[in-house]
Amino acid sequence: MMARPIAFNRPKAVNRALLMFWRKGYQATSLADLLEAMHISRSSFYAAFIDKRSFFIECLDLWAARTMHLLQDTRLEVPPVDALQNFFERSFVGVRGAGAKPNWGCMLVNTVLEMADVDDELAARASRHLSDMQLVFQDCLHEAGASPAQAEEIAAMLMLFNEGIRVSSRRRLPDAQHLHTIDATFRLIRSAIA
Amino acid sequence: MMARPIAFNRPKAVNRALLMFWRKGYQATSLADLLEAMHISRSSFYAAFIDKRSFFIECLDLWAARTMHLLQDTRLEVPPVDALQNFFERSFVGVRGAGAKPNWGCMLVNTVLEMADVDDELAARASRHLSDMQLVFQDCLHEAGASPAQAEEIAAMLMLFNEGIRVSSRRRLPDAQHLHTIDATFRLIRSAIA
DNA sequence: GCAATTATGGACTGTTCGGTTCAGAATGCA
DNA sequence: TGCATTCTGAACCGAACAGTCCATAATTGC
Repeated sequence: MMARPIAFNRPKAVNRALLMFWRKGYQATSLADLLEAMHISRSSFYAAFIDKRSFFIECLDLWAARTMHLLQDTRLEVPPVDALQNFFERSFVGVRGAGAKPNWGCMLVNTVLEMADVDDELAARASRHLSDMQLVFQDCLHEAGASPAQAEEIAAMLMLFNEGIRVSSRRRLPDAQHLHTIDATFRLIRSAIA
Repeated sequence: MMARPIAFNRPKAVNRALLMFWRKGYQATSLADLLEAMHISRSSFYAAFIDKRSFFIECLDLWAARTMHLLQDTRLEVPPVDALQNFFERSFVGVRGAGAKPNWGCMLVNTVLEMADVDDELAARASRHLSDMQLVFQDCLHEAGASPAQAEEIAAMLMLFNEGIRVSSRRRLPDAQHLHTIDATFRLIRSAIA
């Protein structure tokens, strides 16, 4: 019984789909796009997942979890504020291999904007992930010596900064500008805490 | 000759379509949605406009022009930095009549994010409008007494702030937060210039 | 090797999309 | 009133969409 327990590499296929959703958004990604990227057939897709929408949710949640882990892992190695700064800079310095890194912004920000007034549940879910992320920001700042009130205020500001820079990063402006802005912002934050 | 010179109120119809595009974006707005909002028929639409895409461009440009005028007009009445602050606050305080004001963010930001890696021309066009807007920011700051270099730097920061707050404003968070952030930001800007 | 089981490719469905067409209604002018 | 002009509603088109179905191929337990 149970001839082929699983027919394709699920995590790998999901990851490839995630990249497509991240880059093009929910609506502009067709089933055909997904299947081609995942290297599976239509029937395999519907056997493994419910439908396009809930599959998108799976990808969105995975993206959020990964991003959160990325930040939390860095925290174990460097001081908390460095971890935060690193978190932003990583998107602009070529971290992944040699080729140009993708400038697809933040999938949560992308989804909030694409789905606001279109699909409330998806927009709210992405927004909730952003709030979770903001709490991690807050925790980092508190650990760095900020008072609870101060940590909360700076975390809110940092989330606004996140939302802004992820939009800006999709405008194909020179990366140097962004790196400069990140540097200036964190110099301000450090001086506020110290 | 020329029986009915124009069959519907063009500016009014365009405006209604603009609101729909602003709220739902390009892809999520169908022709049927547009026609219903504009109160015209399919054939009238295609007689008056080329197609959905170029009509969207018309709406996008109109939105940009209007927004720019809004800022420039305010500038004639109040000091330049007040005009800037007013420009951001206006989106959150109920300026239009009694009903709740729409929280649809900035159509340019929405379009940049929706169309990045989907339709380069539309994304680039929206991005260019944002750059134009940034130049107006810069001009305001210069007029307020900032040095050219300082005006440029603060204008860049203010555009990032714009991109951030327009995203944030679509997350249905309490407006008070945003108003507080705007206030804090402009207190910082004023103290930097003074 | 054989039977039982299950993933797969490809054909198919119904719907929605943007866009076209055209007969007829509405209008201006003489 | 009647002709010329122009706009409109509704039917229509092909393409693309998400999702279903099934005969077949592949694999496993025995």
